[in-house]
Amino acid sequence: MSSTTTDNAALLLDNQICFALYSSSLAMTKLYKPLLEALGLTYPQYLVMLVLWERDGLMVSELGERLFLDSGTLTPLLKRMGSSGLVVRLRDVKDERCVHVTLTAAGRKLQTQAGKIPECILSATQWTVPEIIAITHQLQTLRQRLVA
Amino acid sequence: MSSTTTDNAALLLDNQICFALYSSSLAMTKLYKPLLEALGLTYPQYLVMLVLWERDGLMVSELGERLFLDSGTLTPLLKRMGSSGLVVRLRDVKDERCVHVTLTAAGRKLQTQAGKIPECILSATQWTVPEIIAITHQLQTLRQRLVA
DNA sequence: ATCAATAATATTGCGTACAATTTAATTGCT
DNA sequence: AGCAATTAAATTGTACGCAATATTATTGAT
Repeated sequence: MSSTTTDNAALLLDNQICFALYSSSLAMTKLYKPLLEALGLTYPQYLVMLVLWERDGLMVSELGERLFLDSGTLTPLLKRMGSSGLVVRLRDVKDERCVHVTLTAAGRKLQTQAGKIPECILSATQWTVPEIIAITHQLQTLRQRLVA
Repeated sequence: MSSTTTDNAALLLDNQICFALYSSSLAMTKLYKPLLEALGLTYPQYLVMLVLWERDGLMVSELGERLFLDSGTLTPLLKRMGSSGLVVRLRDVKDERCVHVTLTAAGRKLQTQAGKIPECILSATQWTVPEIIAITHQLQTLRQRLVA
């Protein structure tokens, strides 16, 4: 007994949590795009700004741990953010291997303009805040298990 | 009243559903990587295979609708899959604008080897099948709302 | 039949992601 | 002090994503 398509429900695209994640993440990035263009940011650059608005002057490796990204991604990204005047990259005086990423006045100022973004996203999801919190926690749990 | 960090919980990285999505999706892709390398596939290429295993001979645009990707992404990706002998790309005889993507024997054969992958992923999530199904549906709902 | 409008891919250019390697600085062992 | 091991970034090379544009084929109105 066989079929021209598949007998294995486990391989159906719409049964894949990976694809649901992947496609909804890309859709989310597209939703942010016009909002972030107004601030001169790409989506991963926005994530860096979120981290730095919480705590400024982190090293590249600390940004990487927070965002789950490595220097291969961050170094060129941070250089572009430097070129656009949002951050400065400074070698640590005590340990020249380390680069601290610090917000400029312009970078700090962007936080105010970014304040409106979260509610735009929230409304697009059509979920309540408790619903968003619940699924966010589920995804954080998933991430934690996957990177372990 | 102000703080050196942020007063706005809405801009905290760990309160962002977008980041939970983004980082867990990247973590998922990394989990697939070694499993797919054994099949000679990248992760987006694997998604194309899932679609073609369900229904072979789709046009590039139909693959795009299914995967939420455009020709700018798919054309070079499908060329690479052609080079590695998994698919052939054929112009439609009735309408030369259309390109049908068809599995080779080698491409069809990979489905068997891929059969073990879903349970590897499932076990990494440490979730039950009903839990996976529930969150997958939530993510599909989210995607549907975001692309609307 | 002609030609403007439309449709399906393909191309270009930019910005990620990430494995693998390299470079430069620091640490720790003796 | 001297030097192997380690560490932090940076670099290299490959493969996406995607906006914008270009190319080629088809359709439709006259």
